[in-house]
Amino acid sequence: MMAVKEKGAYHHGNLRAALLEAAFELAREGGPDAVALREASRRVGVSHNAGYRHFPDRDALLAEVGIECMRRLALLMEELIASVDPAEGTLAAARMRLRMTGVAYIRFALEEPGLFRTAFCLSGLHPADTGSLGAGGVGDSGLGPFQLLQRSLDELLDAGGIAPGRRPYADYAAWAMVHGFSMLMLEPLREMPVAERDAAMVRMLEVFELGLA
Amino acid sequence: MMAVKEKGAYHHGNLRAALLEAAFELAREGGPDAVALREASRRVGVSHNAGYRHFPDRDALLAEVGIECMRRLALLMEELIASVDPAEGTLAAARMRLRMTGVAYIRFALEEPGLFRTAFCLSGLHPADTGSLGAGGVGDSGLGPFQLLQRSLDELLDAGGIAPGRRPYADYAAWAMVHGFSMLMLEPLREMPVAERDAAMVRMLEVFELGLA
DNA sequence: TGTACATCAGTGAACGCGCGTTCACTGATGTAC
DNA sequence: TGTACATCAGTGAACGCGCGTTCACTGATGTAC
Repeated sequence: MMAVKEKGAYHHGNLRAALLEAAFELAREGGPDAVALREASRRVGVSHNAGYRHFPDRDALLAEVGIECMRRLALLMEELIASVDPAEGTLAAARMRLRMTGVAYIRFALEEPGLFRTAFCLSGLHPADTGSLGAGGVGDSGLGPFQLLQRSLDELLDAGGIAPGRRPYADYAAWAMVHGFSMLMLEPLREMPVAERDAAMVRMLEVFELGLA
Repeated sequence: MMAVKEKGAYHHGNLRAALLEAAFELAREGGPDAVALREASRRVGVSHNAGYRHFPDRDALLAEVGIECMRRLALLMEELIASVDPAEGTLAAARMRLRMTGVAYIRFALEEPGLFRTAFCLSGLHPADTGSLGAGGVGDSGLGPFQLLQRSLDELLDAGGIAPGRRPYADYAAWAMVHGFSMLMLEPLREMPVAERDAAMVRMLEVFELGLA
């Protein structure tokens, strides 16, 4: 059994994980641009270039952080979806689950704007990919955020909540909607009162449901 | 009548406008982060700090560029809206105008990603503000992008295309939708084939119309 | 019409910021014998 | 069980990048007389 290294030891022992965590915290505080090898090293208490033993360059670090952000988003979505009572198989429940899928997305964006922006800064990370690419940014179910949305829509379809022919592209439409809403509330509409914002969100999700039905 | 200064003259003559144009070009090429006083000065052929005679700091320059970007967006929206034939007062025409409003937004984002991102990087610029704040980022009609959207929705309401009680917050819902769609196509879904992207856009706009009706 | 002078609009050097990245290095660790 | 040595995981100095911003300056312009 390895003894945990004391602070000040020459070998950190777990530098890779420590840097990752520090970088994650930087992303949380300031988004992708704030993820810097130098600052992360500083926080971990190690020289500014030690990270190069564990990551080829800054982009590699950022990419891993981005995947972790995706994972967090997926986890929150799973959590809110599961809050509906998985035993319930009604149309109303399917509607509610879809709605929770969107609510989770928006809540994540508003509560963790830095992580949210970091999740979407990777050019190589397509949340729409089912498979290897997004393999890391995945919740306990093994699905990423976009797959979770698709599942919610499929279940709504099965429950009869979607008119025939309206399922195609509904995933992109839904994603665009919640994504845009999140972005707008983060940036140009940051000042909107919470009550009004919530009302707008609910109306928006309702319009979408009605448009599918 | 002032003679136009020759290149090489000590006094530029129109430095403010020249810097603004260069900065606008920088925004077009690389978004808000690319707007730099030094690079703009370089392009204009003037020393790197000459701009301080015309702008208090970099943010002031960026703000003006941002407003210009907003204006361009408004102009494109006006253009596509007007493409429907303003004489036509039918429900179908009102629907088409609303659709064009969204299409213009998305087209602007996809064709001018740098300008698009620059338009939305200002914290002080609320496109939702009717009045002084957005006064600069306005098209020929005197309306900004968000006001144009609201007008399209109001006209659709008058034409009977919106069920009673569904007009509130429809503006934010529509804005979120096209905004999110634009962002997604720019970043994580950049690789989506154009045909599929267009199909997704049309489906999305249809779902929205149906949800309002 | 000419001249003195204030003002305006540029210049060049400099400072400071934080970053990414490379280099030769050295202390610590673990493994072969 | 002990020792030689390869390897690993850190260090510190350094380079180069581009930026924003300030300073004392100077060339050009226009205005009052």
